[in-house]
Amino acid sequence: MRGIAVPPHRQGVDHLSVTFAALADPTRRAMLAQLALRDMSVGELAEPFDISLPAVSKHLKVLEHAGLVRRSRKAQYRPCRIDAEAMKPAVEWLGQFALLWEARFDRLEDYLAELTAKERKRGRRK
Amino acid sequence: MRGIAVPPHRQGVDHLSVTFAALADPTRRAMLAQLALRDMSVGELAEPFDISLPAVSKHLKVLEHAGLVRRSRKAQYRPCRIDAEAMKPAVEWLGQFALLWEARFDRLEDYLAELTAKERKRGRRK
DNA sequence: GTTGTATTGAACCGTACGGTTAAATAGCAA
DNA sequence: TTGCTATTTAACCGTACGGTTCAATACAAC
Repeated sequence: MRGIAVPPHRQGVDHLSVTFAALADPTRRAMLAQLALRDMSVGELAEPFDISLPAVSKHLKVLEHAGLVRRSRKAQYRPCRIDAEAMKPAVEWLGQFALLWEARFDRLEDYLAELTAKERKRGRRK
Repeated sequence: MRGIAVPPHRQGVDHLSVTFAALADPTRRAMLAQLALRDMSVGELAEPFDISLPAVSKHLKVLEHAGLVRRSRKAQYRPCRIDAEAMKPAVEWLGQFALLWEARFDRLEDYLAELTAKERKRGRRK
């Protein structure tokens, strides 16, 4: 089986990218919002959107591939269940980023403190 | 001026989608991580990556378009500064989502409580 | 001026994306 | 069996994406 075609510069596409990419579509985010409320079949899920069913099916495949949605089978239906755990890495990346960002201001404070200290020294010396 | 070509089904592409899309690339995330530490020129920023400068420039344009990066000019240099505020809507969406998700379990609890109550009633009746 | 450095623009390539329609599959119901 | 419903697959279309190379621009320095 040939797996999905992966362009050379995209080899080993990380989970984080897949997740963010899955979230980067308003339809898919709306679907996730629906599924956060309750499990739904594909048709049910598709109802609020005026796109074709195959389009919905594709979106679901993207979400599924990102691990954000799992599906079982019940008769003809393929009920979709959300897996919010899969959101975690994305949340954590943003969290880590916030940390870096805050650290920067800490350094800025240090720098300013240093400047003030020097200023004080110079003042004394003067 | 013809603005960027927007396909009909993508009209009015929301800020949230643009932000998540900008985050959906490992190179861009790495760039943001660098810029979280300190402002950097394009060349400086490009150094760790073995892609061409125009590629870096394009990534920067994506980040800039998402409001995640601002640039000024200093001589030939176009120093990049991060704007972490622009990350907020994404973080907030994830937060709102988590709320929905938790609410679901609250409802499940309610449902189970209701079931147990009924069960108790039936038990009494029997 | 000319030269050198930093950055962007233009044109191109191959794959991905989001959508469509039409046909195929899977399972229930008569 | 035949038919109905739910969903996916296949084939296609146009634009976006991430990359390239080569040329252009912007500014500094000589």
